[in-house]
Amino acid sequence: MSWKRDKPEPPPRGYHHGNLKEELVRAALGLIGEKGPNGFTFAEAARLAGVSPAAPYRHFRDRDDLLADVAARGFAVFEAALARAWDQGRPDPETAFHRLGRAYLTFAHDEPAYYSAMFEAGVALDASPELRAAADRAFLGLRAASEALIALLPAGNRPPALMMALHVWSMSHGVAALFGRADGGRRPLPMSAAELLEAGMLIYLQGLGLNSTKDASP
Amino acid sequence: MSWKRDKPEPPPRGYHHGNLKEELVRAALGLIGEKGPNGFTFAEAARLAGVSPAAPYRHFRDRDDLLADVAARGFAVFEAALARAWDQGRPDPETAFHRLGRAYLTFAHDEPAYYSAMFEAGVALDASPELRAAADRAFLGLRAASEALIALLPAGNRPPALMMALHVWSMSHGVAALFGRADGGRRPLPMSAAELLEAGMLIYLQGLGLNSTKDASP
DNA sequence: CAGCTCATGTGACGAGCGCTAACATGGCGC
DNA sequence: GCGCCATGTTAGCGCTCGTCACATGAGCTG
Repeated sequence: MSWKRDKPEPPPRGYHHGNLKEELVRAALGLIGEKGPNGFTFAEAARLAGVSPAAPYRHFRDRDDLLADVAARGFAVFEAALARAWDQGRPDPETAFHRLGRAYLTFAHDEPAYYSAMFEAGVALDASPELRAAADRAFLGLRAASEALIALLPAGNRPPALMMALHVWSMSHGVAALFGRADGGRRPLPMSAAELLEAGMLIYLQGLGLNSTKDASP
Repeated sequence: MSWKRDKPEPPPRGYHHGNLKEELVRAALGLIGEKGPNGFTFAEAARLAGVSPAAPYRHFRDRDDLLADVAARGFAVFEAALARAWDQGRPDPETAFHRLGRAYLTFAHDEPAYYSAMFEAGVALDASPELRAAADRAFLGLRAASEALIALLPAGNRPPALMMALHVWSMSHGVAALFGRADGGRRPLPMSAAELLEAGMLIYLQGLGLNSTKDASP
């Protein structure tokens, strides 16, 4: 049905690709997104990028190395999304904090490929220094938000900010991992994952003594 | 160093193995435990069991089918461990509840192979009816515990037990997945995963209005 | 502009795995 | 004692990972 072309778009290129590395990462993201982190295949990414199966090895030591690179980029995007949601705690820390929680789930929901590479692909955090650094930066954002919230408490009973950040991350990740995906494999819920996390966070903050008196319902 | 035997134990068997299915599951558990759910290989499990690489297909449709079977057994063990820890809420629901949380992490820590198969191997919950049923039974245990705790609250402000159970599971899974393994890939913490979860749960219960006044420190 | 060099891409290959098909064995019910 | 069929075996296809030796041409150098 197509004249002169049977493949959609091999924009004519010479022997050298130009920026194969970027294209491989994009291909990997697409594959992880549609077939899960295990279905992803080094050879297929090469095929998508229009190069021979051996070419990727010029840019990544092996399959795990590519996965680690994708995960690191994911953490960078993640950190940016969280920082944008937190917005330095404006207009007030409680409001900003709830935005943060929603942003976490939004990321997990809208970028399943990144989220899979980051948390479900079995990539060790120290697979590369860049990955470790990217993950640390993302966590630091959460920790800063926790500190701002804790500062609202009377000086007597302030929990450690690190611990609070770990709690927030744990609950967010738990909700996202167990109920945050629409991939059909999981349990049907009477509420959305976002509502579940929001309610959980409200209860947790209440337990800390942060009476978020402003009603957060829409 | 060994006389008359170079392989540890092929207890002489005839053409038929006897209970290959069980042996395959045990082999799979061992492999998942030492090489992660991705490193696990159908062929290698067959080798461990001392049969040809095609034999396992007489007992499991494919690799995922075996994984689902392992996960289902894991949920059964898991449910039993939780039930034992909860012990019908004795001597009182708060104490039993903290035992429950510790049991969750103990399971994740002591049975990493089961836990991986259940939550990290990417097995869809409805891969088999048995798996779905086993997972449901385990969750029902958590839900029953939540109900018992909620019953302690004044009738006015009782949250839905289902929601509370989901919160508990989410936080537990989050802590276990992010910090519960000693596999070196994760973040070093100033406290143990068990302490982290215990503190988080105390804060959460406090937020619900459950003043667990009895000090839970050792 | 000529020539060199080295990063990048290619083709061929070995090993290992998932899974299927056709064949072998022997435990168990008749 | 016989024969069936569940359970095992061997052979083989198609695929992936990862490594070779080799080809190409982009960009520096003079």
